[in-house]
Amino acid sequence: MTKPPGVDPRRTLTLRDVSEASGVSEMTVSRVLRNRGDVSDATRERVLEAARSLGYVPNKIAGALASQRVNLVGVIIPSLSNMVFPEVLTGISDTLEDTGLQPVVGVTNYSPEREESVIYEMLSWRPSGMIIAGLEHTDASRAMLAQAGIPIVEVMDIDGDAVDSAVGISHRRAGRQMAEAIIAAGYRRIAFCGTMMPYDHRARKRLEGFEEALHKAGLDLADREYYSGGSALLKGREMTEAVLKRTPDVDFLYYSNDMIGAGGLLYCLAQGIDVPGKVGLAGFNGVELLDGLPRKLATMDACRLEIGRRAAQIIAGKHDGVIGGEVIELFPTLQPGDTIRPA
Amino acid sequence: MTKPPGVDPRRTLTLRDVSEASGVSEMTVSRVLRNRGDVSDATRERVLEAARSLGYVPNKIAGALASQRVNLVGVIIPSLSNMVFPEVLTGISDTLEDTGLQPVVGVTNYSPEREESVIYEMLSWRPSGMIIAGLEHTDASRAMLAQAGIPIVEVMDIDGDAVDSAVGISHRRAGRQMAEAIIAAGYRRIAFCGTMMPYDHRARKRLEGFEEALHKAGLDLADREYYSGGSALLKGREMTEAVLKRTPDVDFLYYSNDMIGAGGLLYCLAQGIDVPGKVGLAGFNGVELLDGLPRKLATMDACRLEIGRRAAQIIAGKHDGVIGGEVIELFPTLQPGDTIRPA
DNA sequence: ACCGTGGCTGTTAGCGGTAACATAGCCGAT
DNA sequence: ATCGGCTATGTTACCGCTAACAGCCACGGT
Repeated sequence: MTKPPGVDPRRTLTLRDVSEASGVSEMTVSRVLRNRGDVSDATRERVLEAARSLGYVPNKIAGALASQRVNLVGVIIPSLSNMVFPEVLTGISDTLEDTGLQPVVGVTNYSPEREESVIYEMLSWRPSGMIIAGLEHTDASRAMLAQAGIPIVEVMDIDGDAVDSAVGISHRRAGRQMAEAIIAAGYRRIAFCGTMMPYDHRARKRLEGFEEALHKAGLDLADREYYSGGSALLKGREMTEAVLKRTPDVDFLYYSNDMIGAGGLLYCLAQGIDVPGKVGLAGFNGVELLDGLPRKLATMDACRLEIGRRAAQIIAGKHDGVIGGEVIELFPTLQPGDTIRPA
Repeated sequence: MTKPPGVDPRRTLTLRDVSEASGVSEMTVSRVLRNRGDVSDATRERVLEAARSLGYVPNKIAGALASQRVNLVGVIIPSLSNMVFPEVLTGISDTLEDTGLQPVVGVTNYSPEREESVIYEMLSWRPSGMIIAGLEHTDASRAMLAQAGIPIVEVMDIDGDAVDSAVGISHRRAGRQMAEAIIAAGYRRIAFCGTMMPYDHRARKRLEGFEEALHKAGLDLADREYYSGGSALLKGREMTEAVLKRTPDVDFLYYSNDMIGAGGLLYCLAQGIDVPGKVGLAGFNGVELLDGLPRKLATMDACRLEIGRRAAQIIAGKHDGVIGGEVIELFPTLQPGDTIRPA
């Protein structure tokens, strides 16, 4: 707020203004505005009328300081352009809606340092809880979260140690499951296309699980291709072309996300490649977008909405009594679509 | 923050704790932590060390109350799942980055009532400025914004009256331009597919401008189809099919956004329809996604990043001296892609 | 008449910082 | 020695609101 110097005619209003306008004490006004304590109907009406006509907006900063209560929940995610995170957010908002709590979003761009500063910044507003994507954080970040004395929920992933609570799926297991399904369908020359971002730990874990299952079946990745930045759909197309040119006998492409998978699918269809006969395809996430493609890409739904909901419930539940951390594992379902041939 | 009753060993820290640990006054600690005023290097070191080892996180609530200064900028948008808004946000964050200001996002889900309450909630935290999508708000919303005594920037649209400042494009003009290009290319049986949301004012204005230009050329929409909810890509496909079946002589489809346009494009290609020979297509927004499609959809870029940047600059600029509102019009460029036949 | 009780309103003392104004050294100039 | 002018630090008075407690009044029971 800019602080206009000197006497300004429309100085920002305080409780006192409303109290004077309605002829009661500030305390009574405060009670009316918060619906707390007993106030006679007559007084209540008078106060509300005064507040309305003045256009009074309470100052939560002062309120929060006095009451030691902040109705905010910090939500920290790596990116907004990934589609995945907005959906988690939706789950969170929906659930928080009727608890009086309000989500406040921070974005890290997949940078641990940035995450650290976002955490610091958020904690300095003393939120009632914190929801944060992933289990990998700097030591300083973990320390801050642990010290904060508020419920912390790490979401999306459960392959690792949580500071407090966690809600998510096992990406390692998800990768493994997909590999098993692919092998069971008879594919043998399997390649991977995915993001290069060194900090996309979940994609990394999926690939680890995936390779683990391949090895168990005596197989190895036939090829791999990484990208970063740019239009995911286009990158999927390009990577697919690159892999198929370089390793023509590849019979399956596993993508680290649905968007590049969709690009790959469009490429194959345009090239007249028999999908899933000659080449099978699979992605990860279960994004809505896929419904509009000419053929349905095999994928695994990451339970994003449900993750958001559960996380919010944990925060809302601990609102009063702080209990110890709990870990909730959700189980994604494999959606074979039309791009894995029936086993 | 939950308030644990009684004596708890790890009560949340205050300046006093740091001041005691480092043997100086609270004021000096405050100065060190904010890099303000003169403090000797020795003291500074001692204080920082104490703060670090205690894990002290300042309480911005108290700080803001005392200083009457809040480094937050409220950003209110209709939705996060639209791709468009996250991009505006990116422009805002990037620009705010080095101003010490921090964006705080609120989502309205295209509901004016919800918008009203989000505005109220945000203003109650006394932000330094507010960026809000669109020019259409309830009377109460406009009143609150006008009264707040902070810079307000309405973004995306400039066809209407702003409360304070505005940055955006003229959607009416954009619609008109597209219509003119389509007519110039020789198309005559032109249909529209778009969102039904009664509160997507910008889509509405585009259509108005579009029809206006058609009328000027003695034409009328040959058909129209609306949708709401669901996978946009899929809806685009379905709507396109519906229109082409119902009005087989349609030779152009104008979509209210790129996502449904992409769906339509995929449908036409799958049906073997000659694009842009028999049927031309155009969308709106210039989303990155389009780069990955088999053929490039005609579209108009909505200058989203730039809008975010400019809006943030206005807020940051007025940080000290509050000046009157300014309106900045940006001009989208028409990208003909491969789906309008050359004139 | 007396007291307890419950409904309504007011008073007081902070919440944890910071602005603004002291204050205490210490230096060189006078 | 005195003084002005620094620099480094401390003191005081809030910021706008709410928790906790204190009144006050009408009312019913005894």
